[in-house]
Amino acid sequence: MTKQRKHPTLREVAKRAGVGTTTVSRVVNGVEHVEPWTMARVERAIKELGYLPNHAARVLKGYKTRTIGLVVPSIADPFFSSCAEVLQGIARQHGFLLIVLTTHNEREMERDAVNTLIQHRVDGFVIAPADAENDELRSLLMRVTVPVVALDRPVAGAVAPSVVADNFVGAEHATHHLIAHGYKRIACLTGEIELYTIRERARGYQAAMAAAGLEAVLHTTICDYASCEKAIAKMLKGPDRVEAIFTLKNSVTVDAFEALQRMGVRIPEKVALIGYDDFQLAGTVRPAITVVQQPIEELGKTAAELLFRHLKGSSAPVIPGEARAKQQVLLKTSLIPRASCGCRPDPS
Amino acid sequence: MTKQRKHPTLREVAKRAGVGTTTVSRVVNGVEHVEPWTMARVERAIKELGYLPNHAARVLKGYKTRTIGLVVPSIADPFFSSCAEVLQGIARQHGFLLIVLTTHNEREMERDAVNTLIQHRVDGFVIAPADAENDELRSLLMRVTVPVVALDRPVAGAVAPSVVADNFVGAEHATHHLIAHGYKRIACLTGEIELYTIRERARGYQAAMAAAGLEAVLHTTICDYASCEKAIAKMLKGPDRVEAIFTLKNSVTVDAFEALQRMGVRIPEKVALIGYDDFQLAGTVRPAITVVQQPIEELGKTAAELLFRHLKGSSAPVIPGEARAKQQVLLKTSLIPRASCGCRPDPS
DNA sequence: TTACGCAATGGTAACGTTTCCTTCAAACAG
DNA sequence: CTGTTTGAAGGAAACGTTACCATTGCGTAA
Repeated sequence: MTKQRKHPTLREVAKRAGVGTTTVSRVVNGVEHVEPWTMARVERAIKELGYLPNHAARVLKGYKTRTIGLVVPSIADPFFSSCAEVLQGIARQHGFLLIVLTTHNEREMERDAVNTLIQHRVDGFVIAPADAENDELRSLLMRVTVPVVALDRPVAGAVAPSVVADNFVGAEHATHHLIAHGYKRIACLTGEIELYTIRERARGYQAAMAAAGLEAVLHTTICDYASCEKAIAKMLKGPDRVEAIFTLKNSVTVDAFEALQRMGVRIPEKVALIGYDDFQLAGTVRPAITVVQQPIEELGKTAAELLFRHLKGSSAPVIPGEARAKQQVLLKTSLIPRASCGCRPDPS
Repeated sequence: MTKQRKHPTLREVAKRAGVGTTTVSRVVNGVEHVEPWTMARVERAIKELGYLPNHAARVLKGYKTRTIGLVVPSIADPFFSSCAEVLQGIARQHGFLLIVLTTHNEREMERDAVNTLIQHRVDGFVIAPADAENDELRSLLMRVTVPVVALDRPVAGAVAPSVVADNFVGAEHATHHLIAHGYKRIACLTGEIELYTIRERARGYQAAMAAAGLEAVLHTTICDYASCEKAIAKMLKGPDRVEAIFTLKNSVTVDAFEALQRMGVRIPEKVALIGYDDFQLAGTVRPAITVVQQPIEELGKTAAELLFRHLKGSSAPVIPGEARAKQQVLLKTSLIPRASCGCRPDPS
């Protein structure tokens, strides 16, 4: 049975190479003022012992942790997992690690997550706040001395720069599209209305309807298939029969599509459908579903770049809170017209 | 403009509370032998200064990092992001953080990832190795002194316990299912054949075909839509016209489905289709696609539990390499019969 | 009363790095 | 030949925490 080996230390390397600790440190960190010959000996010792610098000790000495955090509602969500992928990639290019924490949109978990990141002395982090109006989070973020970037949802009070898609205009655009098709009675199925993104989209829908002099029909409590089906069934009855449906969220779009299909309601002949947020099979399904596409990759990339710009730029002490750059990036969405809105027949 | 604050230290808390550092440490760590009155004072000082223990210093003192790693090909992949979600959740319950690293199935990135984790002194990690036969990885893992669990793909030589779905039996089962429907000429579209999972599935398919005395038709290079469509078009021509297709991977299934649809080939009347791995709209699409479902959540959960069992159990020094428990967990897959295999008409 | 045990608390040496500062030798100008 | 500069290398302090040990005070048994 092999003996339990402790991790070799810098001092052990030094002893083995017959040099001082300083020299080893210099070799490890690629600092000059060391003879090629000495260097070779040290490097050999490092190899032989399988030495890897102790990260904790370095950090303690004032090193950066070279670690960033990501705080999101869920990492299983394709939207956020794509962001995470991008972020992780860019972080790695910079030699940084990524710590992922999920909140399930709960304030308490969010607070814990941020505190944990602070405690671990991450050099910065990206957060998709559960709620923009969360005072506790805001004051917590004010005290944070490392760069923070808000992703997908801003933090009120511009306490951190944010990278957000233009949900309002995206929804407005989609609604316009339906109106342009001649539909008058256009309903909107929201999902969790307490979320910033959904609220913005709902506002966009309402604005577009109002601008066209049409009455907005907002169903705000749709989150599971059963209630979705029920709501749709109700919409399709009576004299105020809905002609088009705009769903504000991926899962609701899918539920609505499935419900319509099960009820044997033809799309778009009987009801048109547009969804917010694209998904894997939206274009494969029959009829293909028209959606508002979000620039997911770009969101992640921009957030990462913003974070690292602050990270690199601010070797000078970072100013916490208000004084931090209040950059607000708003990214454009695009409408992908497919068949479900009545735009054109399926290509077959 | 607010002054740049350093993080308050334990010593500062001690001074403020008028006690020794030891006492503060005891309060922070909830150790007994401290008067309620003293405790209150210390706690107040902690609150006032917003003190959070310095993680690096603790780790340096021999504390566990309470951090685990996850090394996967991609975090954007729904399969792995689901695993990550589960793992993160369980880790958090135990008070652990999760560091995510992606490899894109490249050996070099994989090695770097593992080294980085060692350097950061994670308490253990979960890895989905790019290649089971990677000697370098194996010897690297042999030297690791913390618990490691292989996920989705084993490491040859049982150098770490593994949690894997039974790809062979899953594919065999699906192939049997097609054979039971009376199809004779059943083709298989693989995806990246160099991956363990795909290879196992291909083997399962071949075994089932051989057992039935049928000739296996394996197409191994299908990874993008164009080549998929081309391959399928070819299969459907001539006297050896294929009657059923078995796709070994999510994206290939989708590509095949789309190709078939575009070509106007009716499923399952003209060609039946079964895919490996379930996906969001597999049951919504018409016809609904029969698939082999993997126990994704359970994979993640089992891996996490295994890891934490080792983590908790081994306050005694961990034995590296061979001597480590060679647990191999094989999880059952299940066939979800839907319409595309010809099982039954769409419910409408 | 004396001594002893026990609870409460504090002093201080590590943990493994980095970095300032020192030492030493050799090279070089005057 | 001496004084000064330069490059290579090492000694030791400090980063913030924990844990071992020492110290104090107090109740209680002998």
